Amino acid sequence: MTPSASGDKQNQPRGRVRLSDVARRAGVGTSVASRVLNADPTVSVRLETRERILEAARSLSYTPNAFARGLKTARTMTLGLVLSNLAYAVNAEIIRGAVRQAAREGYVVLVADAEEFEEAGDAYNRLLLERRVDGLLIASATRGRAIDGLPSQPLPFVLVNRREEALGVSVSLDDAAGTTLAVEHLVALRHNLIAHVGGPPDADTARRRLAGFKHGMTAAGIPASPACIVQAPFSERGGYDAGKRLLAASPRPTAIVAASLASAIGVIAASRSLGLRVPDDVSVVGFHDAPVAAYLNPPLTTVRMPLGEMAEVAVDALAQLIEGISVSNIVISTPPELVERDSTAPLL
Amino acid sequence: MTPSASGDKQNQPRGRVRLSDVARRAGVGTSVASRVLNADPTVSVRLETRERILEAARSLSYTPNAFARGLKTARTMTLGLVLSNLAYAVNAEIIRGAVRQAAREGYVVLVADAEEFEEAGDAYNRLLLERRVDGLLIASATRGRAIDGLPSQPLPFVLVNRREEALGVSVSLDDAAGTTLAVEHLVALRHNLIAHVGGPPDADTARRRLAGFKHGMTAAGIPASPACIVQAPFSERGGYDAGKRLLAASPRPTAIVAASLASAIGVIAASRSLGLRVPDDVSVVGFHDAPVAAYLNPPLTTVRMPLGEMAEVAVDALAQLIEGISVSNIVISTPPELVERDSTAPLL
DNA sequence: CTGAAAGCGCTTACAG
DNA sequence: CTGAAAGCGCTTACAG
Repeated sequence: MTPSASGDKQNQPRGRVRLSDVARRAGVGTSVASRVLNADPTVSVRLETRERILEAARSLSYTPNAFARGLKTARTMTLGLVLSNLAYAVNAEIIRGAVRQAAREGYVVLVADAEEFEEAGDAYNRLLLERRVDGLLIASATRGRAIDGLPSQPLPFVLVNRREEALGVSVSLDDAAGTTLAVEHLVALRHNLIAHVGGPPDADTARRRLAGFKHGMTAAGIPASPACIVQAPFSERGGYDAGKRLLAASPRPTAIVAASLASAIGVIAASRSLGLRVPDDVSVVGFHDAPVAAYLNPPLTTVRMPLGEMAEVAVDALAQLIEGISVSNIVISTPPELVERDSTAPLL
Repeated sequence: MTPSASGDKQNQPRGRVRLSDVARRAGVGTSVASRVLNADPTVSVRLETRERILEAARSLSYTPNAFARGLKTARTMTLGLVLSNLAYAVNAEIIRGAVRQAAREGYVVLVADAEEFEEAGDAYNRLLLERRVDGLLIASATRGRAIDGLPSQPLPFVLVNRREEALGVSVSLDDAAGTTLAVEHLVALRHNLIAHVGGPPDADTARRRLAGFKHGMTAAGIPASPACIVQAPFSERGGYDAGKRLLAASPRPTAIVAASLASAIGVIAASRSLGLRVPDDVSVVGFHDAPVAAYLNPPLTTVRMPLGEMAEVAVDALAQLIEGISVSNIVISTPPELVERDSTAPLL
């Protein structure tokens, strides 16, 4: 029977077994128990004793109290990951990459939605700033109070998919290369009236994608007039509105490079609402890939970026920072990849 | 200058200011400091003293150490939310509902992907079972080791969007009413060859949606032959494969009720690949709604379920459990809503 | 090889 | 009205 009659109804509030319980059961002191349970290499106990301790822990279902341990070690072995919008399929790749690499380094990751992070204010400050995480990975494209206040907090953090040297260490993608690749694809298809549905101007990723677009156009000798560039939120709705605007112009663009997956979906919807067929009347290229892209009508041609790799590298950088090692900004150089599907076709 | 020369380079490892620092700076003992900082109603200090303490905390940017506090109070004021697939847009509504209600009750929520939860095994056990959260909200449709092991853990939890009385307290939707509504919509449109792309048989939500489908069919006097029901994963791919199978049959169904949003997208893609037009040749109804549904080609008719409300109710239930109050299973009775878009049309 | 003891930073009766 | 002190459950030098 466990101490203090732990009851057994429905969902029992909390566990009671402490290190001292397993030590007692195994007939040793708490120090040895702690050491063998943590596989401390400096401890040397008889195999038999070790077995007894392990067995005691097992039979009592002992799990150490993270608070007590964290209080003592001042390390939580958990990393916080703040994302812009948990619902966007594209973020799944970042989450997976981060979790994978974190696990390799012994960390666990906590995911938070940036909006909650900002809105819930107090609650999230409590969570993330009270040393419950050893560091933060910020993958939010938009800024806000809580995030801007980070540099003044004594908490290591790295910006993921952002490049804001002033704010802190950042790990980013070569976004420009991505949109340039999209333009090149379209140019190879003989398009010469190419428009861009960019992201919000305050997102640095959007600025780089725009720059890459312009660069691609210039390189192809096509003028990128301001009229063929519109900035919009990274959402279906944003792409829809921008697409309508662009497609109503004359001359009408024959191809559009969208700055996100969601806005590409919006652009296709806009084309349809205008009675235009994709790719017959307009070719559309999206940015980033996710399973849904292949099942759209038409299946979407996109630029696939090394999102997972970026997340892994960011975890490494953060781990370094936590160890007190200083790290510098990183741009992932793995080249973007064009995933050709049916939303792009040669200009007739 | 802060004690122990806290340095000031790049991202400073960790904060140093403790309660005793603010107490000293304010010229009081730590007990009063703790009490006024926590707005303890039983403390009575001069307004002036209170101000001094608050000011000291502010100027030192004091944030309490969550571990020390958690160790003392045995409460973390955080709830874990385990989801099947963070990338599915539909989950965003659950996350938002949970975060909103949790904030009202003073909790913060930690989101974890069920796959990570299962795979990362050790890491997540560490995270979630070491009393770092006061309770768990499990919104994963599929089971696994970690989740099946939960009932034996001394950690309160509630199942969200599931109904498995044997496992623990669950809060679920009236899924059957949802698919029945979809069938009724189709029947009103004069369809009489209606098929169902169900979810995986091991998901209880899928079983209920299937039951609701059959119920709707029976009520309309239409036989629901086994041939018009296929079970598939809740994914685009799952819907695609199932849709192809169903649409190749003869007689060919004139309408399909999909058990998820992703599988509805797959069904539309399958129709297209077979040269069938939606809704002219086949009507398609999805289950659950998300922004992307409105921008699909064609915009998808779906059944919108009270996901947010379910999450809120689940948070309440969990909070009760944590307080030691026993709670029973809940089925959200708010009726599902049919969101008519263009993927369904009357049978000619 | 093993145990007693200090201390991580809080909160909270308890005593002035 | 305010402070000294115990104790939450660990880990880790340190001493045997």
